[in-house]
Amino acid sequence: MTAPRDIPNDLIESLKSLGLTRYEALVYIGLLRTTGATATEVHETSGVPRASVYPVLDRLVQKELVSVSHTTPKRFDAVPPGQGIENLMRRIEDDAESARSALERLYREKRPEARGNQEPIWTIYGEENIRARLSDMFLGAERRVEMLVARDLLVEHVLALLGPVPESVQVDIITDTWEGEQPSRFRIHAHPPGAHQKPHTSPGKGLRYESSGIFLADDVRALIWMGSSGEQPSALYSESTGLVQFVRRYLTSIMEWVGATGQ
Amino acid sequence: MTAPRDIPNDLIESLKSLGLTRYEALVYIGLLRTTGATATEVHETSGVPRASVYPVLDRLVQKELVSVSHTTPKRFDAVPPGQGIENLMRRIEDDAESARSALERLYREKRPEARGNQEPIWTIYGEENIRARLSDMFLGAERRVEMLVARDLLVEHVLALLGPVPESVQVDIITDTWEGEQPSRFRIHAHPPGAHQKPHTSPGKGLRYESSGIFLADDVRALIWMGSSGEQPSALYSESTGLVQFVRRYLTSIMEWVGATGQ
DNA sequence: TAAATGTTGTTGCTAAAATAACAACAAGGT
DNA sequence: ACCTTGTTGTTATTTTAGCAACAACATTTA
Repeated sequence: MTAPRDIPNDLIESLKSLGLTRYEALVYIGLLRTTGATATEVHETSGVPRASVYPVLDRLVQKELVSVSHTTPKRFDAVPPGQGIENLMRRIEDDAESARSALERLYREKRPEARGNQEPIWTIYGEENIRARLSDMFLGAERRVEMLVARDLLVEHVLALLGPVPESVQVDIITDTWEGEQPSRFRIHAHPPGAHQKPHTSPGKGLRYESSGIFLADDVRALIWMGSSGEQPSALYSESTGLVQFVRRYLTSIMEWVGATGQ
Repeated sequence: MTAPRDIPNDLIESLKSLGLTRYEALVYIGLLRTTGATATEVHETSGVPRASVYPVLDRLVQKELVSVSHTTPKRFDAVPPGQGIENLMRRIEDDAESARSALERLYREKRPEARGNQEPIWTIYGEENIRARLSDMFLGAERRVEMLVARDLLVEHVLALLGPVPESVQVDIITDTWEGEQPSRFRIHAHPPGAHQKPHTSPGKGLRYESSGIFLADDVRALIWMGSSGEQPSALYSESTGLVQFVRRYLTSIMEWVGATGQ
């Protein structure tokens, strides 16, 4: 490679993920620093071989990132970055939309496929995905939702998901501290911090105190949120009787401990 | 390739432009039609070689498109399409944003670089880019804006850009027909259809009657909008005295023809 | 219980496709 | 005669795809 000399590599990677090749990225960047450059000048400022510059410029014009003059020799000019990125994103969003609708179609054809006995335990990665599953759990609950959850996690992510839960569902929340009024909607039990954290782990280590939680819906679906220090969070989700019963017992003993009027 | 048998190719291309490889797309699609498939089942439904399925699944998990069970053998499940696409788009938008800000920084460093004499003639592709340039023209005008423009182009694209033009700038518009009230803001001259279209071209051919226009600001900047039949529109823009004077003369004679109280 | 068989997950190597890099040259302009 | 632009064809390099072989288990069969 001739000239990513002063160009940060992750900028090029970002542009690649917007659908450009390395050459296209280099040429566009080079073009942004000049005005009305000839192909040869583009070659010089971008470090891309002169012969390669022509097809690359053609593609960039096609992608609405550069404009061409009608002079001879041709002169090239970059569309301003804001506009250019927007042009790229428009294409990508179109693709995303058409992919999404095609995939939804396929997805609906999936037979519900009752996977009888032995329910597996799923690992879910990424905050978004965990929240989506948690929201499903809450919405699907018919009688009762129970949770043991660190306060920051509760206020940052969980409370917002509890809005749509119907009145008929009893919601018990155990958390470490609670300041302010008791929301009439749920039953919140404060709980001395540290007591319920990491039954198996020593407190001082890498696992963060915050961002973990245990959720149970109707005694049939359980989710364990594990916010592994700074990294992408992950969660276990299961409808298997094994894990559900474990969680059931765990919650029950905590409930007794904090003196909640349990089930 | 073993099995893009019933999978539309442009779906795969769309997914590729969202950052997936062909294999990743095939596996994700295959996974959408099953529930809790083992790696071997994934291999069967996707047509991807069994040995390749493992690294591909790893990457998909990393990209938050699939979740894994903790059973042995591992079972895989697709994140629903809507959620999945959203997860992909989030990454891309992050890249877009960081690229945009990095590029803006570079862009600002560009020396204005007075390219003295001989102004070139630019070709601009894409509706968005043309509109942006046109808007610049209007906003930069200090005394007068004149245009000869097909009615559909006028109402679809141009009128909206004229809003911010200050009162002190005189705006003359020549178009083919005009129904309804005369906007007090501009001077609109109706003009028998066909008479001003394509001076060099016979009317019956491929060039569409609609979607062309000529714009002149302050006698120094000219833009010619060419809406080539159904395709991506393009435009010429210039500040060169040559093109500007051509446009000036052209507009003047049309003005006289329609009996406008010209300059 | 031991042998045969099967499946899962891994590793390493080869093939094909997409990108990148270069050499050479025709056409024009000076 | 010389230089620059724009084009073409050919050869690396990198990324992606495809395959074969195998260790680790688990299941069946004798």
